[in-house]
Amino acid sequence: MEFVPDVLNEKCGSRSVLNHVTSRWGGLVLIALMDGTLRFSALRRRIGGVSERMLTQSLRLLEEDGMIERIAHQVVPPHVDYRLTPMGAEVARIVLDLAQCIEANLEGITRFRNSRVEARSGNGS
Amino acid sequence: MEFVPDVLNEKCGSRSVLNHVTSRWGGLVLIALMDGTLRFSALRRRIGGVSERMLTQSLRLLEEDGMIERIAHQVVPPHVDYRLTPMGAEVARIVLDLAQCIEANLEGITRFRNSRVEARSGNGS
DNA sequence: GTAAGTACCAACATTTTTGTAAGTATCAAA
DNA sequence: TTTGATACTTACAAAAATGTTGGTACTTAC
Repeated sequence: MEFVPDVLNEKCGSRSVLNHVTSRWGGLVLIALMDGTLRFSALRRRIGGVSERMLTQSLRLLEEDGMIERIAHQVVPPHVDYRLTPMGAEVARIVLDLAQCIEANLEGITRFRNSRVEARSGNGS
Repeated sequence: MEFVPDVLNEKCGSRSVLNHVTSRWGGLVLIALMDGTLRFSALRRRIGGVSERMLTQSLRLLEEDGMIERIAHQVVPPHVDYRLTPMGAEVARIVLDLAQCIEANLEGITRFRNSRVEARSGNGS
């Protein structure tokens, strides 16, 4: 009677949400917002390499999933704030864990990669 | 003097590794391998929707990063096993946490999404 | 008056990702 | 003997992601 979500199942709705939070920019947006509320431009400067378009799109998707909240002040020039919802904060924490785990292992990973390419060119047998 | 990795920095090498483990299939491969060693076909059946091509590609990338190990038995018909490395297991655990966090919130997310689209069509003011 | 900042959107172009179909060599079951 | 399983690879095609450019309407600083 109970429906148990399962990402390994193709039809499971969790797939799309997971794709949003693990998309190229989605996860970085969540991490960047962990420090607190940020407005659009500040967010963009914070995340190296995002284009306006991609940032907007990522923010919309995360907003639709209830991960972040958009607060538009009705002033001119425009002023819009973004912040994590409680659920967004929960998810962001895990994404940050993931990023930090990778950062901690980065040196080892880089060495490992290099040792493999050297092994390839080193012996032609 | 110390180099501190930072995903928010465009040039940081952690970006590519993060992209591999959070790619459409990369994360699911890691999760699927948490139960233990699996061979190619079993892995494919386990992960709903992967094509052979994408599974191969994801496995290669994760192997290059040292997340999984490929063990090819020299027999015919071919027999190849895949399993997590210690680092891969560490990363997989966090990816699973992320998936489970989303699965746990899925019902709420779905309701939230629906309430938004209803709100859009409900009032034309 | 000119330039820059604000938070976007839309059209279009490009790049990347992902999928599909076919082929490889061998063995075992029907 | 045809079929299916094994673990892939390659070429090609389609789809999705991402980038680029230009525009909006207004304000402030120079």
